[in-house]
Amino acid sequence: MDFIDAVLDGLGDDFCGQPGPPEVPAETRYKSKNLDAERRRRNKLNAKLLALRALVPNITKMSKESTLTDAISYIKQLQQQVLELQIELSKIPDEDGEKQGSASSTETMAPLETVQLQGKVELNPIGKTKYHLEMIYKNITGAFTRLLEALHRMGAEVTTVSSVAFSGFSETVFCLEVKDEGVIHMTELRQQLLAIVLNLNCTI
Amino acid sequence: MDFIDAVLDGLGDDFCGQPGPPEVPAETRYKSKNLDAERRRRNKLNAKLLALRALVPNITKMSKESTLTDAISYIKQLQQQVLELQIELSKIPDEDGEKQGSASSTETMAPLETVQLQGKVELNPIGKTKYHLEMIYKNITGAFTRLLEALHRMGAEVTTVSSVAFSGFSETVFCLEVKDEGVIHMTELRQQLLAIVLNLNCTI
DNA sequence: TACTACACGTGACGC
DNA sequence: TGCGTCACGTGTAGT
Repeated sequence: MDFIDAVLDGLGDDFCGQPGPPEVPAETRYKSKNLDAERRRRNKLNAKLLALRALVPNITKMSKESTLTDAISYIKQLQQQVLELQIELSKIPDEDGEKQGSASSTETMAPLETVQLQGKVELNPIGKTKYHLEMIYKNITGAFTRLLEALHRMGAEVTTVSSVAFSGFSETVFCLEVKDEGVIHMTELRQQLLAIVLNLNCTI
Repeated sequence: MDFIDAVLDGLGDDFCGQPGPPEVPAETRYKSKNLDAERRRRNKLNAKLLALRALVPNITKMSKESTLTDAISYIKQLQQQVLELQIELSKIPDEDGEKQGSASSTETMAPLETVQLQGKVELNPIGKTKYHLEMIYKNITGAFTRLLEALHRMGAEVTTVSSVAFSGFSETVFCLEVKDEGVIHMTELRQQLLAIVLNLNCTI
């Protein structure tokens, strides 16, 4: 229990009215020089963990373990998504030459900016595995298809759909059904749909 | 400093021989009950951290901090990549459709035992440039998407759509609008739709 | 020798 | 009450 001893020592210093820094009498008492180093290490680690959690859209619990768990599943999901997108993209005979490493990854970085527009995505649960999805988006060819693909990709089955187009826009209402606990992916799904809806106008 | 107080209290208990509530018989030295729990927690956490590192392709250092750092940057990269791919994919009006097997990836497509099945395609004009299209088809993932692609390919604009799924089938009603004299293409459109509806289980 | 990164046991807090 | 989670200070290997 030297731990308690250390505390007692520290308290003893304080208690004796000697506020001076460490007030090292005799042999510097540096029980551990490591102390603040370890503190910094912990802080950095926790900060990183926090940053990680900030990146993951669907966090279930505010806990270190769940943070890691969610991050893991999120990465898996992203990886698969990238793969599917690349496959989808490779199916299409590439039009204008373009570069085309197709080697994947390595940042091809599209210009993309000035995304600014009206669009709406509302996703509400209406049952254990059922969801009500309403969207309003600019009416562009292929938009609806991409939305359907996103839904399918996320494992959401479309039971009914009702859509109406008016003056360049479309309002679509889906009734979705998911297999198992779909709640976790729902925020992610919503994000993807929103990305599609919002990016509709700045592309093409 | 309730912390120190607590320590002092604890020490006081030990020192004064005042066992208090726990009342540990003589010795036994209550070695902290949650020792095992803490161990398990650490193990789980480390396991998760390890799993995370396994997912990230380029790990710089074998350290917890770098693991988190790399994971963070990796997630960012994946997110951006997904966004770019989606944009890239949305740029292409996807004009394929005809034959051309083209490599086209390994299509997860299940074998799908040859099921001869019922399908229905009714296409009737309800105006100069408007059509009413009703279809019944086996409910297979991607079917709806292919139908939409066919419609778009043939220059038919979907104004409204209503669909309902029931016991493995879907009934979908479209209201279509075509630019100019679409009558010519309508029979062809109907043929394509029928092909899709009938071939849902044996093509691709 | 000093610095870094880690695992450990422990008290405290929340359910 | 116990159980899970956390932060803390410390010991200790690897460089």
